[in-house]
Amino acid sequence: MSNPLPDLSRFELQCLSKLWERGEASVRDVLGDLEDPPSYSTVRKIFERLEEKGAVERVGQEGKAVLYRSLVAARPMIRKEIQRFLDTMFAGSAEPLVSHLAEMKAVSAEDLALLERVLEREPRDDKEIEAEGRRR
Amino acid sequence: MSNPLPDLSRFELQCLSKLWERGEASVRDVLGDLEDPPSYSTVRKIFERLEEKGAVERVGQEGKAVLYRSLVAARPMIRKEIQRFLDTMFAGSAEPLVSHLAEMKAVSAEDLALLERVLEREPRDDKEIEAEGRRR
DNA sequence: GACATGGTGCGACAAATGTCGCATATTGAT
DNA sequence: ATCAATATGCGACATTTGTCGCACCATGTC
Repeated sequence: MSNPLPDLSRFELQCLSKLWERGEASVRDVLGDLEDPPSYSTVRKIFERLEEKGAVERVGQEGKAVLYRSLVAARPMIRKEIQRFLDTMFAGSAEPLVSHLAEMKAVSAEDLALLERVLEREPRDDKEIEAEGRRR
Repeated sequence: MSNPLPDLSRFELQCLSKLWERGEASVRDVLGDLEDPPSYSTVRKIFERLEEKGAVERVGQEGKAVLYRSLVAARPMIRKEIQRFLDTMFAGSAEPLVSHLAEMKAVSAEDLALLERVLEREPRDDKEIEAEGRRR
């Protein structure tokens, strides 16, 4: 592959995720997407660093503003971060996270349904999941 | 209430979570629980800071080593961190996280069952989740 | 009581982070 | 062409983090 997934700070990660959503965007666009927006200069600097780290590249202009595009695939990056979170908070296991998520009511019935569907479709080669005694 | 939940770094969070697991522990105990252990001094310093931030307190000695105990409840802290993660990566929603978790195979059938139990088997009304254009 | 062992208390850093301000350059409009 | 509005390019910080090393002290051992 290409780059071993850059190490980004929380803020850099947040800005990058906005880029993933928009496909490509200017500093101002992202600034606008931020819930608690800092100064323009601050976001500017973040993109500067994101560029240094090879996480984004410039793709043309929109008026006088530069448009950026992410160079890191969302999927792998997100997973890496999830794993890091899991390692930091739960010694690596996801179960505690799922429990909290459920108790936090952050997961809706729909999410659960999605989860089930994905789990069913996936060619789960796991060997201990024979106990299919699950719903449906 | 008491303290508005201290702001901790990833490493501090990791050490604190080890404390939650053990109830109380010495610096060496936690050092031993770390997957990729830094120097003793480093963990020492973390506890020093954790103490400054009011996140832990000393509770007696074990031989010559001080025993620490967490002063922040795991539950609230964990949720706060989950929320922060959600805000950083998914603009606050949990659904994307759940999907990734599922696809990462990080969630087992057991976890799912647990989730269902917690959610009290909400009647799943699947409708817009068909075009899952995914293989298998 | 004298020691060896291992912990604590500090001080020191380098790098990473989050934040700006400002001089200059660029654009679009008149 | 001239101007006003705005981006960009940098430099500058104050903190926070992750990491140690080391002098000094406390404990358990003999």
